[in-house]
Amino acid sequence: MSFTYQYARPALTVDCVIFGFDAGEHELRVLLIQRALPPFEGKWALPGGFVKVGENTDVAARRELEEETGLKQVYLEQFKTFSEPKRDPREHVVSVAYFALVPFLSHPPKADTDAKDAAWFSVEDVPSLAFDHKVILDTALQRLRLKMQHEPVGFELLPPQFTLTQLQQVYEAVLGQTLDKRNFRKKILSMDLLIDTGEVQQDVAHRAAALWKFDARRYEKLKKGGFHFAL
Amino acid sequence: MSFTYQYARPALTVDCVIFGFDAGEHELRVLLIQRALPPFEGKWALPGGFVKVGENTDVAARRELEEETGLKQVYLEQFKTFSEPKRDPREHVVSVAYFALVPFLSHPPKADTDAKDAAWFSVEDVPSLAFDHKVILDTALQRLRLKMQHEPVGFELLPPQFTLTQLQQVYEAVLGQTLDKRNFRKKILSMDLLIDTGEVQQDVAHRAAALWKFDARRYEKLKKGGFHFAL
DNA sequence: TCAAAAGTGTTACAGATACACCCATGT
DNA sequence: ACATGGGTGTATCTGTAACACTTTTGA
Repeated sequence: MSFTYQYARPALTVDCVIFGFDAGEHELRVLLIQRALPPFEGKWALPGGFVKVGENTDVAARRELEEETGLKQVYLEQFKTFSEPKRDPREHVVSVAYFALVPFLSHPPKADTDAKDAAWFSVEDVPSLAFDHKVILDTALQRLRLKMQHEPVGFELLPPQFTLTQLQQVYEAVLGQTLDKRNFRKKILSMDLLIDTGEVQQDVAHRAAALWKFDARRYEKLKKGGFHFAL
Repeated sequence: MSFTYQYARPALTVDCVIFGFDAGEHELRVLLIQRALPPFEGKWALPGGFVKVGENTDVAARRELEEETGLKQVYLEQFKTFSEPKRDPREHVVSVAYFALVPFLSHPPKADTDAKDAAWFSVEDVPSLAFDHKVILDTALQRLRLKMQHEPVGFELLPPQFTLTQLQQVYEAVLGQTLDKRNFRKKILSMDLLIDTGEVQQDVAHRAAALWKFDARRYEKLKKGGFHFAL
């Protein structure tokens, strides 16, 4: 094998900011693991791992994500590469960071082999993190807020079928502001991106809300026609 | 030195998509170099180079940028990392891509040591490019369009003092649509981000237009107050 | 005086905001 | 019957879009 560059190279990793929405607390949460190995043994950190030669970073990120959550089909987006030489005390490690949106309920965290423990934390109240993971998390949050206002990704934090109130609560939690119920529903429904499944909520002690699902095919069609999702 | 990871690692590079605005042709342009070495010897490509251990990618990108343009103080933003194993025929090379906005006139391209030649191409009419650089360029363009609609970066493609018509032409070239003169001026001026320098265009064969400059301090202040630039 | 681009206001329309009550269901 | 959240309409306001002529200057 011929080499392009014979000098020392930085190591390459991926890190995943895994977001979930706690419908009970109306709170955006992030999945963290407690490190089982040095450096930062015992500290909380974002799940991540090394990129193998011959594997692209999307694949690497999805591998890490599946190890933590057991899920394959989740929303995942690369958002920034962090490359400060001192971010890892051992040597120069460059990390490609991703954020994922997962339906919270279906993912009781369980510790992986590399981790002592895994748990969901409110994004408003995260413990001290290993490496530069606090910076990565803050950047991810910023990107998520922007993203949610310009692309219909709110549903990714909910089960496939959801109520309009749940969807509104997702937006309120992520954007950090309350929204007017009637205006929210008007706007969302006027975009024609949601399908009424005909089914309703079960086991609630009041009038059951209608369940909706996101119409991905329709969104793709609208986008091609120049449609722009907003808030 | 202790190593985090003893296995083979991908190589790491940066690539720069350098945008300029040709005021004569009202055209957005990109600076390309013609490769002096294999692979893809003689092909046009984005300027770029390897990231050294101990150097972050912003520094590496700025180094490449300065080699090509001779300029230090330009707008530069990381936008995506490309990591397909086959993107470089020699081995797995991961590239962190940046886009730069430079005032076109002040940068007559001159070939670097690594390049046979360097030249500005209209983004509407680029030659066949080495590696996956066409994909990188297309992604950069998409990001630039988004960016220009949400942040005041249009000026970065112009000299420090510019006319409102020039600014409008930048937006028209980047967004690929014509804009109404009166509405454009009304909107831009109402944001209170431009300062009238009191000077006017020189050496034009008609009424000289006023020269304006961007008020970066004011923009920072407004942003803190929750202001959102749009279009 | 002509050519070329600079500069300027008003009206119409659409989308955003603000706001309060009745309805359905389970206990 | 009551408690809980589900679901709905209208009036106002604000910002966007459409649109054409006069002014300045140099050649």
